[in-house]
Amino acid sequence: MDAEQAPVDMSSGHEDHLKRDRTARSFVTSEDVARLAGVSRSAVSRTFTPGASVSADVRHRVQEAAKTLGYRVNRLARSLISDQSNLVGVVGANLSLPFMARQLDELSRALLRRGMQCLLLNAAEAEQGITPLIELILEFRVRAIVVMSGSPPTSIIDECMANGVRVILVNRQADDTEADTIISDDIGGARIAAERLLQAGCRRIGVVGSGAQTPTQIRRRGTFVDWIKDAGIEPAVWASGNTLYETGVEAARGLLASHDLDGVFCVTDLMALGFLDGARMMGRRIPEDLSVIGFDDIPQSAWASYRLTTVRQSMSDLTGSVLAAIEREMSGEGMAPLAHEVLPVELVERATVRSTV
Amino acid sequence: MDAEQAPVDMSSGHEDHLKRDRTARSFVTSEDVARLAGVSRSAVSRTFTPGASVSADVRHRVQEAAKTLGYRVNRLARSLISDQSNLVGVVGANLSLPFMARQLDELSRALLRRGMQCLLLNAAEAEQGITPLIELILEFRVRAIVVMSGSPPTSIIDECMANGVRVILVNRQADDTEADTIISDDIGGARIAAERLLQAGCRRIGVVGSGAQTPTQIRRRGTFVDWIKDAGIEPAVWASGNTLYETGVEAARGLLASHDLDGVFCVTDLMALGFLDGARMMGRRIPEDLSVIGFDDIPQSAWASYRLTTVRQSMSDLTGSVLAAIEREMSGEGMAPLAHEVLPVELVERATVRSTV
DNA sequence: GCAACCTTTGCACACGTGTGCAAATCTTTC
DNA sequence: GAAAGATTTGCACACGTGTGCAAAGGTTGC
Repeated sequence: MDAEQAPVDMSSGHEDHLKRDRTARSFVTSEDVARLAGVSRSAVSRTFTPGASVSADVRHRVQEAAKTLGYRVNRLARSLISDQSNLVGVVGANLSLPFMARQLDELSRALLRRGMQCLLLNAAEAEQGITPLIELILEFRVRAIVVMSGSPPTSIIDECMANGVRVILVNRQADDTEADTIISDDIGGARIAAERLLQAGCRRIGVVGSGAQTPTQIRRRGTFVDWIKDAGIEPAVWASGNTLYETGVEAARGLLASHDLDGVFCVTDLMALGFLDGARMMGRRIPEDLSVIGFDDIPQSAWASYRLTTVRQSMSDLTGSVLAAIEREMSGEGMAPLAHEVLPVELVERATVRSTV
Repeated sequence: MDAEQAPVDMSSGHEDHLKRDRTARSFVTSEDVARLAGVSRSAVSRTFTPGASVSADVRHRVQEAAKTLGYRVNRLARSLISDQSNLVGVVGANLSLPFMARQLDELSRALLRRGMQCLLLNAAEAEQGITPLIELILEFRVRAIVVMSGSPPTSIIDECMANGVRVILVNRQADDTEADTIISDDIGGARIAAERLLQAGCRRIGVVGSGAQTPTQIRRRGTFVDWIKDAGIEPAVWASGNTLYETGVEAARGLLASHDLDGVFCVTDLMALGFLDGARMMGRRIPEDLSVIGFDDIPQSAWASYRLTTVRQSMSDLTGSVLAAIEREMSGEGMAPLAHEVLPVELVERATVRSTV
């Protein structure tokens, strides 16, 4: 008698009970919505999938029910089934430095506008390179990885490509691997700086870089030195410390104590601003005694205390190229061609280079 | 004859074929690892789950196989089953502004150190408030949401809490809801600034704020005005524009043209730096003619051209409190108590306030 | 050698979603 | 009004993982 009732309860009621228990302290699922709307779970799924076939009536009922229950599709499950998320991994260090901060600001905004989201990994904590960071990102089946700091080894890049994850290197060198690389024209910029100083009549010239051995640093400094030497001048070189304001101050103290320079190129605006302050502390008048050119064009360079003449990297070009590379993967079926872009730079004339006599 | 082969192939071979097809162009799964290591999939799962029971032998074999195949656990699937990811959602706008950038830098670093990752949403794109952004974050079943910009309405906060997602408001007001709020002591800081200017002998006092109606702005400006009035002085007030350097310049031009001030409090360092430059352009000597105090202590305030005396928010305190709030949720079983912290600030004396006579 | 106990292993189910396929419903055309 | 076509719907399987449960294996103590 009781055996007749029990099994029925166990088989049909058991599942219901468990479900209700879970949803009470957890999220609303599409099944809950389907039940309330009186349709199948498929209908719910299709309602939230753009381009799927649902009648207006059902769509409306589902949306109503979803609203009532506070339903949100579970991105984890959706990404699991489609084996791809709308996430883009971003690796960057020194996020507080003006140039990097602007880059991240623009990039995260652009991604959001295209319906993607930004999984941010701070490379500052990475003692053993950024490979472990990229592995963390890969665990989320991201659509692409943007590297703005550190240089990933070939092995990990290849692995990403093998899994259909695009790797985009911004201002990082890795010519021999299968990654998109997008860099500003450091060589052209350094040449412009050299030409401008020479044109201004500078003859005792110096260059300030940090001790960091990044390709960008080396390219800017090296190119500048070459051009100055071509003009028959042996430039004074500073190359130590971090890529910071303080290093610029230090460089001014060190360089100007031993050399009576009248023209200096700093490979980074941040260092240039420090250099300006350092030079002023040593009694130099800018630009009468000493002309200074920077590189990047960060917001602070336009401030009234500095008005730094500098080589501008176009932030919008940079962001645009990164996004184009990401979307190339999404649209095309097969392996989209890799980008190897070199973006043009331009000289921004302000007030730290003396006018040509 | 052929009908005999076909069904067999379809039923048993079909699945295998599909699997192999997928894994070829996709990621390695735990099943692949299990097969190579000659164990069950459970063993693989347990090998990568801290604290699970696996023999040393099996663990070794699994790790070997995983290494060979380049296996990485699928975070999406793991999070799906455990209904929680190691993600923390971060909402912020104006990421390129120095204070925000530093905050994000420290936070992302701290999160990574604790094994969490940072899902970044840029609130700049949010015309209709940050509710849609928070919804996007919720879709990833994040562990917590840190809001550094914009103020979420009560409804969405309650919904987060109901789903076990902690909402942490940094320098945002929302006293009446179930969110952790962590703010710097704006009131105390404004008082310190007022006292310091009065102590320096300033009698013709002004205050510079932006037009933004954020609680932080209002609190700092309002408190300062009250304290100055208490001293029997009617302060000049500037309150328009964005919270930017340029606004500071504009404020100096506007305020100093009509008032001959000898002491000014800027509610933000960024505006204070602009104000300094603007005041200098108008011929004021700092601090002889005019004393200036800022708020935040951004890196630029220490630069030699400014040496701004300012009220410092402790970045490490801020980050520490945010992390504590996140981890409180993880450790405790039940609903952990909400934080309503007000962090102390301190005056950093530099060179923009004249020494007491 | 056997009982008692602890550790390790595999099975099977669950998580919440997308989607191919066939059935069902609606629309159009003659 | 029926046939042909177009649209909508539900079923059922798949995605890759964690974990309770019971069986199996290993160890200890008498």
